[in-house]
Amino acid sequence: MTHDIPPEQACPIAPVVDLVFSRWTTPILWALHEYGRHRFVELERRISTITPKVLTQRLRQLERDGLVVRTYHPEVPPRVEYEISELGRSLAPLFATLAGWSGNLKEVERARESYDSRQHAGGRRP
Amino acid sequence: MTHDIPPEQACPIAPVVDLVFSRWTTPILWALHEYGRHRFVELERRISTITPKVLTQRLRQLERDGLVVRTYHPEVPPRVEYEISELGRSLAPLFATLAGWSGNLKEVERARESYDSRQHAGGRRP
DNA sequence: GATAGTAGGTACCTACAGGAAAGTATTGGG
DNA sequence: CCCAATACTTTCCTGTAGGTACCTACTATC
Repeated sequence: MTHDIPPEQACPIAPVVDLVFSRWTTPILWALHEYGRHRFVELERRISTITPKVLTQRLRQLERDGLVVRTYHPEVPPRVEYEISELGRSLAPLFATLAGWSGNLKEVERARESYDSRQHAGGRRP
Repeated sequence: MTHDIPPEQACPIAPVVDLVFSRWTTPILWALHEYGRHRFVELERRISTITPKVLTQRLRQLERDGLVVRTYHPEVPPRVEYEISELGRSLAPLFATLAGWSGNLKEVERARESYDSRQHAGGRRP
């Protein structure tokens, strides 16, 4: 063996995955990255299926991780703006790679159809 | 507006994220990609915290999606081998980008410390 | 004084993912 | 006759993420 593998996770990219790809973070980061600054309700409307509670949770988490920046304007009614940070912007090539790979989704679809037809055709799985 | 956004998800990379970054899939794909063919128990030992039930579930899903290839050898006791498919291997640049971004994790750590100290210091969040 | 509008917070509840543990089929070996 | 080994499968159980619904503070406007 070249060097020992940490017993828990043989996967060094797991921390980044947890950070960037936990539930709802991708749509939020994408929205902020693609369409710039957003107010709370604007995000809520854009990601129409998210609930305000969860949106708050995710935004706090992303702010804590330094991926988004929150700006509070003490007006009446209050106004809060969220934008992507410099660190968050550094995820752009990653997102681009992901978007590029999307082209392979049709191949995934074909694989699924093939697999399903094989299963239904009475091919017993030993 | 240049073109309409699908109301549900303003995030075109969501499908890929669901496919590649659902729970446990990253360690499995990483192991198969880095260390080649594995038998069931070998994967079980390498990803020591996964249970056989879940490992089976994920492997089935990955096989159906065409990302891994399962080979059954009808011996006694039976032998099964899993390896990454060509399609799975096409994820390599994505994983490389992720691994590259890992360098920014210390900056995330700093952001967290800064955030936490600001919160504890009595800075009330309006 | 009722209402609207913003940016959340809280209490409660449920569904589902995932964990634990035992079972299954097969056959060679002691 | 029982065990070992492999690759799961099945049953049962629990924790927690996330959803629903309602509540807060603040002021301007009607």
